Amino acid sequence: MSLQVKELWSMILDSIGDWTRKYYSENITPELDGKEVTLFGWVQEIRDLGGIRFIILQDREGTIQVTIPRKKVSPEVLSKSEALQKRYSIGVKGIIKKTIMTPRGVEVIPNQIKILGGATAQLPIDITGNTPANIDVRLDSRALDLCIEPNTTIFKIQHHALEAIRSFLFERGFLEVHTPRIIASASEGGSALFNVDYFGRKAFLAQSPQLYKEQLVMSLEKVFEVGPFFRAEESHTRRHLSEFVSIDIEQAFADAKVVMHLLEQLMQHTCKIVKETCAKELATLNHEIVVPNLPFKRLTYDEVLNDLKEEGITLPWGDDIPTQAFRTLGRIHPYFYYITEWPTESKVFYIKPRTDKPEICEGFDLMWGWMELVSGGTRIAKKELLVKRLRENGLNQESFKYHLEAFDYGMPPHAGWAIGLERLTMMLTGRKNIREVTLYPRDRFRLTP
RNA sequence: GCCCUGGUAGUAUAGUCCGGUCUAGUAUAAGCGGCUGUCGCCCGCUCGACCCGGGUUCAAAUCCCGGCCAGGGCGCCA
Repeated sequence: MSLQVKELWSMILDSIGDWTRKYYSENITPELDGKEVTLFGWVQEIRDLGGIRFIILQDREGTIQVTIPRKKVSPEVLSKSEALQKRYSIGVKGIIKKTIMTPRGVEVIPNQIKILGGATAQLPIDITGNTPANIDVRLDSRALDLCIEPNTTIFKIQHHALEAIRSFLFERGFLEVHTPRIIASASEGGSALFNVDYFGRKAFLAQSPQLYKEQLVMSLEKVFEVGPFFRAEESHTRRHLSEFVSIDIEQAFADAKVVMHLLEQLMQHTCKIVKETCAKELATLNHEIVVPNLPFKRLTYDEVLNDLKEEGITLPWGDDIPTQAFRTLGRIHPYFYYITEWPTESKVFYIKPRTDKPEICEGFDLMWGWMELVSGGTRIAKKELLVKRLRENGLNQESFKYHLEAFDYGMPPHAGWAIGLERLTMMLTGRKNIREVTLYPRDRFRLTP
């Protein structure tokens, strides 16, 4: 087939007409032998042996072989099949045929082929997976990159994890809420904010729903939110993004112990559900999920310092733990573990100091090896204490005016946590770069696509 | 922001240490031709690259300087 004719085909596209799809590729089984089926998808591969041509049709759920024996199909089917190229979007109506010639035991012999979308011949990345592209090249052509099976698989797993998390929280009486992404005050904490021009006023992108979810426990009692947040940090690591998705909960009449128990149950549940529902996807990624036993190991901050000391890393009491030390810690404790009893000064202002020992707080981190997956704690519910902690952290009380006011109207004791969804996905898929588990990652250097 | 490493066809790499048959190798993709059971199809032919700028030198993909970009690490990170 000449180049000109191929170009013509890619310009004159068929209409979808009244074709509808009942079966995805993976639903085509040998038991359906003899049935007519309508398939939609993309040309993943063409193997032309001369007298017989094999088209691998890919859709969201997998692939199916469309077989075109030259002498047994209509001239229309033959010429359409000759015009096909990789990534063309097509419709195929044909007869399902049981066969011993394919690994799946089934193939489709087309009666009609529709070309529904064209594609350039030389694709920017190799979609067969023979020559894998580097992450930077992949992200530049992300729409195409996501057509490669293992890459999509990550987001199927993420979807099922999120579904498991939502239903777990719904069952326990949590209400899903939505708090503002555009906020007025820059003074919530330490990390840097993105500026927004809000009708001429200075505004910022939210870095957390923290203050809002705390206010909501006064009315809705148990809330959660799943949504993106923004941090203008200079971080350039495999586990940081400028825009990330946080799964936040906050619960009234609860303390750290209660929400830690909830969290470990949620983690176990999520691992279990994903392991069960995504067996195929996990096999594609060559990754195994170990469903954790409960309760999770609980290490105090002091125990962590001791562990590190035995490894030759001595840290002064009161400091946060540097990355290098976390990596060492991750080697000693490779799975889930909590770090509790942090020094109050190492945690953010709204974490409640212990009544008996104010230098230690009721904050906790859930670790996965060396990576911080979740952080949370009991919150300060008493206004005077919160004001004191704000002052100690050098924060401007005036910019917390509205938040502090809420504490005059019956703030209950409460606690909560926040999971980094992308980090959770890294854990569930065994990927080592957060950008791989983000559809369109935003980091210090990448703003497109 | 700092440190390290790197930038060679559409993609992935070899070559760079120690400048010279490098007229830049290989795989894959793409183009053309052939093939009736492929499934990383196969066979033949073809196309296609040294990040940008400056310098050293008889000679630069290779050495030096500057820039841009990327990867990794650190710091930062409620």
